[in-house]
Amino acid sequence: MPEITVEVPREKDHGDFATGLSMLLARPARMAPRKIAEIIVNNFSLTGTWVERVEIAGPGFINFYLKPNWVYLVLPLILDRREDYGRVDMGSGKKVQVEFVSANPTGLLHMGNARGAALGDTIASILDYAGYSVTREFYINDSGKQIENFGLSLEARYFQLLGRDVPVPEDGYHGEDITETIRGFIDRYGDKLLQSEVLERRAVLVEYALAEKLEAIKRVLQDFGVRYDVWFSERTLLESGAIQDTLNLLRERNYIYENEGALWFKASDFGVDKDEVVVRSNGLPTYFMSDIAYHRNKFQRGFDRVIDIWGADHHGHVARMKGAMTALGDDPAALEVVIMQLVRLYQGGELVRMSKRSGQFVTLEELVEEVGKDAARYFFVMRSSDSHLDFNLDLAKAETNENPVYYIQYAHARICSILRQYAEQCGEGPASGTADFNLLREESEFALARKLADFPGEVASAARGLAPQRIARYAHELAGLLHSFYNSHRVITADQALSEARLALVSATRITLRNALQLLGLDAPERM
RNA sequence: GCGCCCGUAGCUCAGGGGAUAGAGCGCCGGCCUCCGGAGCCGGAAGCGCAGGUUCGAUUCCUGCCGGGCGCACCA
Repeated sequence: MPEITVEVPREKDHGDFATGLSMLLARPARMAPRKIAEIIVNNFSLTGTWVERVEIAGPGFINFYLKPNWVYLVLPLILDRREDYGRVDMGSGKKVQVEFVSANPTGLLHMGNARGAALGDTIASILDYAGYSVTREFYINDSGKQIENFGLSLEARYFQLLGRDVPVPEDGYHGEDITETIRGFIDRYGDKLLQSEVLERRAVLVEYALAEKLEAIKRVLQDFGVRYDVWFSERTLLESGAIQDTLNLLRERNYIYENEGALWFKASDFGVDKDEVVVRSNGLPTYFMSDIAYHRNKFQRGFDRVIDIWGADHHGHVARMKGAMTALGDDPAALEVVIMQLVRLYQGGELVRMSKRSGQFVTLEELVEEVGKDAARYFFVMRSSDSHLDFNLDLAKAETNENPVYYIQYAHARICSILRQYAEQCGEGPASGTADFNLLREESEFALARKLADFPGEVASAARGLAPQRIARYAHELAGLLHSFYNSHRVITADQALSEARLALVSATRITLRNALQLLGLDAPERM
């Protein structure tokens, strides 16, 4: 006996629910699918159900047609649950951590970081809505070789601004923002570091610059609607001995060996094509080593699921990271890595070059200033993370129906306007869920309500697939149905009872739209 | 060469073991004495190629052909 599955057909002419059961039974029963379907249908009792009729169609599908008003059951539910409509209990409180952006605190946030910010924050929101207990975390790479390099660059600028000709290292940080930072430092503290011992001088400059850069990153992310629960410093792993502990554990378990003065992790034991250095011959741990200790720390904190959002250029890191987790005795399946493909900016049909070298380095800050938080977030999230993203700046800026963000927000504002009108004319707030929904007989009303009923299922799918683009699309489709309904029928009519029923319908739509927008981190404006 | 991701409408992308594959942009044609035209309605146009699994493949598997990204004692 195969599993009985019932699905919602794509085509509404095929009923509200359908099953392909008879096709699956055809072989074992040695009988034509349609014949099987007939037997099933003849033995199906409709009494006491919402099912109005059952039909056999196509190769043997059994289609169930519900009484038309069933969808309106959802309206009182939405009006009652309000901001909780759409919440589902998939996670049953399991602890999940989403780590995202984690950009080097040595510079500004670029488009890749921006996509990661929108994706990570939205995934976190969706998981929260799906019943998980979510922690948003930013890993600060404040240690290691790039910090050393950062120190050299800062020092060079410091000398330069004080009249000494010291070059910034070839592979150092050449950005204008670094010079600005040092200028600020000199304004406050003068030239006293000229006398300091070299390591001391660099340490002071790094300390100052890191704090400033990190503040800037926090501020930009906040303007982007992203708030973190935890800012985790890589340096604390070194200071607490966590890195050494983790290395010792790996060594005990025989996954570490020495070669050419460096320590290597046997990644090849876990299906990776080659081993990886964890401690360089100069004695300093690599980024990979810190990351192993960091992820071990995550599991020690009791997360049931650990989700990382990484750029495509880090995908090679996934297999060895999971290998390291296996080596440490953690469940590699509990570590999920969302790899996001690269972002390309387009303006006027032309690709906007984003290289540090050309100087046209577009930052998140500039993007938000240019197109606004809402458009930026929506565009970053409307595509699957494993698809390349062509970001059309002109479209994101357009204040017309061409822009999906305005299209959705306009639907929300439009409903608010209707509600205001109603309140003015009738002197009271919107109707409650007690309206007579039997009055809603138009096709566009039915379609709208049906879409509203889909929302919790969409949230569950989005959570299951870590796929925020599903919510983005859902919001757009829901807005479309609202606009369509609005254009063919009036909400406020001379018929009081009908008006109240329609008011309940649009109120429920407003609630659902707002909940979807909130998941995406967008505003739901009452006026535009 | 090896690994990961992607090939769906002119362009950018959703979707996904089933019955007529969706949206935006662009293109063509309609709709404002009426709750916000920042809107609506209609039209043309598509699953890279070849095998396999299956009652059924655009969806799963393999190969090929395109494209992106990795393959450091960088992160």
